[in-house]
Amino acid sequence: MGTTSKALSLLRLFSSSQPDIGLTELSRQSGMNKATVYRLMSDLAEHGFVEQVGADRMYRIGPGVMRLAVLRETTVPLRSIAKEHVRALAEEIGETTHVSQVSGDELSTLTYAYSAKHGTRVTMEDAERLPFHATSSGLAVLTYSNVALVDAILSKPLDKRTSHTMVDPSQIRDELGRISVRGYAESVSGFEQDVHSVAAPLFAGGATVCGALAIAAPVGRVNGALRSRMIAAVQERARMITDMMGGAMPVSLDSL
Amino acid sequence: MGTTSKALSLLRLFSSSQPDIGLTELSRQSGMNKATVYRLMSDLAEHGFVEQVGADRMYRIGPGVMRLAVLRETTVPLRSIAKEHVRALAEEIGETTHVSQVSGDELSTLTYAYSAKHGTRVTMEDAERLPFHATSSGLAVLTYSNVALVDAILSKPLDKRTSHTMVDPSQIRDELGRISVRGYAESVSGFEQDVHSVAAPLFAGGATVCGALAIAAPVGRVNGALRSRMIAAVQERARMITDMMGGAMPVSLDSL
DNA sequence: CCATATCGGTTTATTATATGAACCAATGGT
DNA sequence: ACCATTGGTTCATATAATAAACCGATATGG
Repeated sequence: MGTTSKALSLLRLFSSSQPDIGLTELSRQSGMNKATVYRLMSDLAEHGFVEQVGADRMYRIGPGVMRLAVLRETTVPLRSIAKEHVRALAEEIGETTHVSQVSGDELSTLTYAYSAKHGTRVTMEDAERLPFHATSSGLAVLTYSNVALVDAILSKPLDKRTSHTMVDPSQIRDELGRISVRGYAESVSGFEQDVHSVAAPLFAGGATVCGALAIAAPVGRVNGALRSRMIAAVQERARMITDMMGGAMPVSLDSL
Repeated sequence: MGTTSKALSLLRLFSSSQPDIGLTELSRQSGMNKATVYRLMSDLAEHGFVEQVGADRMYRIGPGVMRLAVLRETTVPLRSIAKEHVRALAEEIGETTHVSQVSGDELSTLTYAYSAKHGTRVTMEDAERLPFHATSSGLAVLTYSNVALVDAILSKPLDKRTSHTMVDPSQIRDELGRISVRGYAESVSGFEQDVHSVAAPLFAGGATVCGALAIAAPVGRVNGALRSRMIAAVQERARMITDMMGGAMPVSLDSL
């Protein structure tokens, strides 16, 4: 692995549940030598990708990423567009809604919204990485991804998050086929025990899938009527977002 | 320069006015060998920091930065906090308002807002890099920066943007002293010919300066009354933003 | 329509850079 | 007072980065 890749892979260790990481911990979790990590982090810090804070000199994501993010949003305003739709959809359906985004072989939450309608709701974590095989969003994305990505994902061992999680590659491939004809993905307790979610893919220019829009509700609340509304709404909104992004739906979805 | 730094410095070439850059152009502008740039960009692309798009394989900032940006905002929500204040302030004063952010030795625009009050207004560019010596924001930040940064900035040749731009280091140091006692910075035609701006510093935890809040108006519109309002408002709002960020004003500003 | 220039990408021997074990100094807990 | 752990540093060694030349494809222009 190249030096640059090593440096960038260190950034993957940061997450919402672990926003500050010390030098030794970074070394441990990455498996790299402490001196190596030190130098790489120094390089990253120099460019504002990380910063050190407090007396314990912990590292956290730095201000430099914000400039790039603003720049990204001016050319591909997925987050800003998604934000309003996610909010509107959460209100319309009364359940938690979110948009996730593909980046290489990762899928991560970009924005989400809760509804005040019910006391219980599905809760989200900022910038959470979602497993492709265990979430409706992941399956929706995978369905329209190139075979290289599908193979890469399904060839790795798949984490059995719950008793309902599909972990058999061939079974998942079958499911992708079904999603393709339906136009939406569904997951019942595949990611979290009590979460029922439906998702529809989002497309960028060139009809390449760039993420997914999903609604997630507690399983007990999802009756036939709500489920129908969720499915219809998520597909409708996904199409709207895709349109606003200047994206194109693949021909297979035009007829649905 | 380390390999990682080289890779990251390539990202600096991207800007609002140059969002897509080809391989050869990157090589030219960075001064690095084409093969080197190719490999570095491949590394960056692998991690989603850049992506290639279109038939001409141009590079642009990738989706990977968004995950990091969301993560950054959950720990240091400067942009989201600034957004509302910037909007409110633009409306209150009737002039263009923006918040910029320090990252290492760079200052870049994080968010801005226009006012609909007047037909003419100061316009902004997304994620624009601001020169420290020629903008009120830059001077406000520099005033509260550590000497290492001040020396680094002032030792480089200073671009004379307009006929009014201060480019003499000692003169600028004097100005920093005056800003320190006033509590705000001011720039008349220092950056753009017809722009009059005032700015106040923003602070993060540990009373370290993290950016600036500024109002910018066409010079012709800034009479004594407006100028007073701009100065008072920018200082008041800057204090509010600093408070909401959990930041602390340095003691020298407490009395103002 | 052919010659030329430019593009993104690839190869290779050469060279510079990254690496990691051991080592400090400082801090904190027992 | 001790040991464990932290962030950070050193330097001989080994590995990875580099740059010139090259390739095929795609414009450009006379």
